[in-house]
Amino acid sequence: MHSPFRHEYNSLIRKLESIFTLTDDERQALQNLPMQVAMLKDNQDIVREGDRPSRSCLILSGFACVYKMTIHGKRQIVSFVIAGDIPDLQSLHLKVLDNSVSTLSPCRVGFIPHEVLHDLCTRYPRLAAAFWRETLIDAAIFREWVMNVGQREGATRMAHLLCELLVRLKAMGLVEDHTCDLPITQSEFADALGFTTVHVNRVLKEMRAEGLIVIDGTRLTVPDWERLKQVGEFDPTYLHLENKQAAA
Amino acid sequence: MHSPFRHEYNSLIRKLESIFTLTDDERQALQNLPMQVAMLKDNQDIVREGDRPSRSCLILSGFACVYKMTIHGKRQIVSFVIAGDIPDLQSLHLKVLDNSVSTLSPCRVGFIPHEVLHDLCTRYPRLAAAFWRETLIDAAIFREWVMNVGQREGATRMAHLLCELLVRLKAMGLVEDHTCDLPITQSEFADALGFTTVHVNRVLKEMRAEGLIVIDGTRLTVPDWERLKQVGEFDPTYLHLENKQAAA
DNA sequence: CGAAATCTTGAGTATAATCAAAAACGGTGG
DNA sequence: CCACCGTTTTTGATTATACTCAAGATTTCG
Repeated sequence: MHSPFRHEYNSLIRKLESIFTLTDDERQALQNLPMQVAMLKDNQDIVREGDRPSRSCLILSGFACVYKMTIHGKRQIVSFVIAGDIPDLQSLHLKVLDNSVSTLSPCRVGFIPHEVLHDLCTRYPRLAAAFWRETLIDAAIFREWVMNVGQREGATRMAHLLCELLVRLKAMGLVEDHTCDLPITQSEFADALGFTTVHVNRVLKEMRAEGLIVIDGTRLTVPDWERLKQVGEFDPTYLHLENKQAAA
Repeated sequence: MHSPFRHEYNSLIRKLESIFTLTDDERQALQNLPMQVAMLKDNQDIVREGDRPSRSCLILSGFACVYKMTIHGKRQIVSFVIAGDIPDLQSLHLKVLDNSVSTLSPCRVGFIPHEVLHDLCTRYPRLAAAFWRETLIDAAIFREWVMNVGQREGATRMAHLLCELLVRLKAMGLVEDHTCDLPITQSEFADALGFTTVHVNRVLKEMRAEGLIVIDGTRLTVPDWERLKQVGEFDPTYLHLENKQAAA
């Protein structure tokens, strides 16, 4: 009697297992969590600032982002979301959302009721700790973004962001041959970096000219990982990947 | 048979009680946590990036900050820390620290062993949830800082930061008569805002000229709270204070 | 009182923003 | 398959916010 969503949890389980080995019991409990799966188009809000959600969303595939808006309508993307992420897990303990989540590409999304998650956390304390840990890593990423936006400029800022994305995608098995799919527009990069679209375009042009990156449609190739890391002053410690290969 | 640190926990308890009412049992469990209390001078690192701490630090009094350094020695302060905060609570689940914590003024600090905290969380699930929640609010503050540094400029950026500090201090009872003690130098504001010291000085000069703030040594007075909020485009939702008075 | 830290001010510069418009791309429908 | 539309990318010219460098004033504290 298996849950129909059994295999949908693969990416989440892959993420959690980078920390510790799940027991069969814990893995099964996860795989049997009921969720409502939806297929969303690109540029769709999944949740909005001010919402009081009663469920959290697990990204099963595709790219999304967490963002906030100023009262003047300027958007700041505060993190990118990939498969296996639960971008609004914090709503489990914070009633009102202080940010929105939107798809960047078509996304497969699973909605898990809070009561189901609470129940899981009560029964499996190690899973509760694992979820807590995931939110702590999110916080570590936000800290690094404050640093990136506050202290780094031009190509360094851009390169750092690309390094983070590559390492996270690699950890999820989404990088092959120094190449990954990155359906993020220059305007979205701009909103993430605190630049204008024009400036992002010029920075990327310079990086391509120097052979740091190769862009073909939504495919990004990094010919020389070490050099990109150096330009981006990138140290993956803050991503807290126990599996050191992924970070290298 | 009371713990000698009983009253030291007042600020932490005050913070936690903004969420839900603690039972006598829970309050007592907190008050009996053993900790090692130390008095630190200003500008002392409490923990450093790369540390693998076996305890967390509770700020009992004074001001501190969480910061990160670029490889070129530029410092980004990613949050200010006041009484009742546990700035490295994340080390409970993340082995390696990805940031440092330093005092800004003389501070009274309590160190609580991780095993003690783990034990408390196991025995009192509601306290575990409360601690998790605290780390989620920290994350919300980081998100807002990304927004502040990425999208706001000049006086708006500065005003937003001051608004946050005032609301948090007020919630802890540290604001009287529109005035609080704020032992933060212009150079430290600069590191928090991604400005230079020179620029902070000019922005503050402008804000004083407009009567937005009054500075007398380390005392900050805000004659017109509504106007400062407006200039800073400040909405306290992200601080997740249930006690709405504190936010107003 | 004197040294160190912090704050203040001025002059010149640079990174990135703004404004504007053209070129390239991607998807859709005839 | 191609024409057409909206979106995204690209480029140019000008401007502004904030940085750099430098030095003087003020405050703090031993």
